[in-house]
Amino acid sequence: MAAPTLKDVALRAGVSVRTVSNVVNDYVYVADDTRARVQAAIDELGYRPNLLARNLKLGRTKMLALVVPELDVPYFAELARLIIHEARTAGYTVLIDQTDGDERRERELVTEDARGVNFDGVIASPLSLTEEALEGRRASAPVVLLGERLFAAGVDHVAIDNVRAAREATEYLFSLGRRRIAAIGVQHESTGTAKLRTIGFRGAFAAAGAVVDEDLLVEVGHYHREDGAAAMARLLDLPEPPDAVFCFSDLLALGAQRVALARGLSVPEDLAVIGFDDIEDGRYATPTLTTISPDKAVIARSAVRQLIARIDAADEAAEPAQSVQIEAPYRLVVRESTQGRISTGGS
Amino acid sequence: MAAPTLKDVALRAGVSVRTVSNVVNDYVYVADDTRARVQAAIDELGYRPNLLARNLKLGRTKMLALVVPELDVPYFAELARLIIHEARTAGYTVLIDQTDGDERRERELVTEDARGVNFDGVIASPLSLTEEALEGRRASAPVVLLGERLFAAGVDHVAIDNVRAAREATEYLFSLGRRRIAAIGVQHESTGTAKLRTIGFRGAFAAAGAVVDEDLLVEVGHYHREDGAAAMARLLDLPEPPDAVFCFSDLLALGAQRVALARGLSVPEDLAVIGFDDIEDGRYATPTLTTISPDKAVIARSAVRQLIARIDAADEAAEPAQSVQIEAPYRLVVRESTQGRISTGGS
DNA sequence: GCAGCGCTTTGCAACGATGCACCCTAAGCT
DNA sequence: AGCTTAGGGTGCATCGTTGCAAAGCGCTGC
Repeated sequence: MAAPTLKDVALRAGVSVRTVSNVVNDYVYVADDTRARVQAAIDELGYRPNLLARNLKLGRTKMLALVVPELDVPYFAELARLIIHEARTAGYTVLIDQTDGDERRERELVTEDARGVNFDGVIASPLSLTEEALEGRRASAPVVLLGERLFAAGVDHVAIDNVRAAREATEYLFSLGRRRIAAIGVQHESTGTAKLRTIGFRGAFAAAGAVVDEDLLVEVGHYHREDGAAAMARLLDLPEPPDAVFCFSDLLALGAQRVALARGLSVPEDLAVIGFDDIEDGRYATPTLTTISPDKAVIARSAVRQLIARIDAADEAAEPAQSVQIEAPYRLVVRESTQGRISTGGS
Repeated sequence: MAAPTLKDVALRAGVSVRTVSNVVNDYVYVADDTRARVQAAIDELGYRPNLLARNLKLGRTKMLALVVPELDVPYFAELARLIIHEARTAGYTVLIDQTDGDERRERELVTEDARGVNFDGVIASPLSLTEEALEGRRASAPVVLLGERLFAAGVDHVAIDNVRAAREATEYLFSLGRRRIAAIGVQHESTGTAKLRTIGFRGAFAAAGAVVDEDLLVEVGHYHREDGAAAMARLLDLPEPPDAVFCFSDLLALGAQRVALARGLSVPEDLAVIGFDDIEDGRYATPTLTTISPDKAVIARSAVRQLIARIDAADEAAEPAQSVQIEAPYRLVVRESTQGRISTGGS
């Protein structure tokens, strides 16, 4: 009933525990017939090494933690999938933890839990993590953060250039001849993504010699569809509603677009909509969603590789080394929500 | 540098290792001043119990594995989120594993890996797991499967009544006056969900005294948007295209709907569309998507509770007990894709 | 005949925590 | 005084695995 151990296999094969271990670990100096005998015993008993014990002994788990706010936000789900893949090819398993944006949980996971559960490293996409929290971090497993921050705090980051991307998105709307351009997704409390994108948004106005109408900057609590919908409703109730809107996430954009369409507006004729993230939903929405598309594959790959590099470096006990800021590419993907329908053709 | 252990704390507090352990585990008979002294040492050193060691000793990990095909399929992401929550309130951590629908990985995870990584239990939503694989399962951690199966194999299941739900969806389309009703999502190889929904679909035809036009049953490889899009394209190329389509997942429906709209059809006037799963996307799509809405919260809760019940029962070494089939509720949610727009009002 | 080498196998300690049994002290009882 | 009892603390073995060091064996070379 209980799972068989090395001892059980050893007994059955008539060898020592250590020899079974050697077989399991492909140690070179094992006689062929011994190996065969042991292997047979392993197969018969259905032996599988107990990773708990192995990890305890080895001091590493080959497990990475991925800390995200919400799994059912498609951007995180898509990213999670890529990260899991990337980690798997490197021989690591990924444990996902949801924080629901709770600062305490984020902090715990990044600063402490790693030692408890014994992850070899942590990849986190924090919503509200503060600088102090990171600095108070006890030396534990290496951490890579996803998403640019205004501060650096000596932690590795992987992100796109949010300021530039937001600016490009806004400039693109200007280039379409739009003038009353709104932004949905501002967060005054934020030190992260929201702030950077707001800076980029304002930068485009400055470059165009235009003045930002503060009424057109809508703050949201979250980046979900419903927040985008509520924000859009407010914008459309203004005396002078916008003719274009830059949403700081695709979910916001989808919610906003839904409300605009439900009110009988045409997108993009009456209102151009641009999102951020390039989630799959946007490619199948009607109209399809123009968006800033961060290269998620590169983000996932960079994050995993950088983390593993840190893990390996820790073994060699080299000097702490500088923190690394990795910039991932992105591109503007133009679709129907700004450009109108091109063809009515097939699939 | 290295994480502090019980020994380090004991040394610092001037007590035995055992006493520190007692403090950590809230053992009653510890003098207040001793407890305070130990606690101080714990705080100063930043000690956290090593779960690996603890679990090795205790023989359980308080970890559940959740095995899903793809995390970026919203249905699974939404379900995962609920399951994680449910498990957390019960004191369990969930490790998610993606199989990409690979039968081998599914089998490994459900039948073997559990012992390796030492999960206390496994919740799996298998795509291609076969009956034999389950029967060959070595006694290991308890398993709860999500999704009804044609076979039972003595494993606990949680699912809605797929046959009845599919039948209701189809009958609803009949009730709208539609007659050329297509189905997207058939899978001839399948022994699972696809087959059950096909049965329900056919059942509605039988009840209506109608004959199924086999050309209107479209088989798909996966349940993604792109498969729905491709299937729809084929249907629309038929000499007599359908006037309604029942898609076996919301993603299929969204893909199908997209193609219909792109070809200039009106939904629902020219084509009524109904999906399955009630993912959030459908509530914000244009038109919003009518769908069968399984009660995901109940599914998550039932699965976690049933699994934990098994885990606890295993301790008491009672008799194996019968396998349990839990039926979760569902309902038909009517939205614009079958009913047309009701209001063009605000949010 | 023996040192020395390469291959094969092994026993013991250790990773960090908890279960168990035991010891010690002081108080409460007969 | 001698006993029990409750409270408070400890040492040792153990979970399943691997690192380390060494032992046994047969062979070669001198």
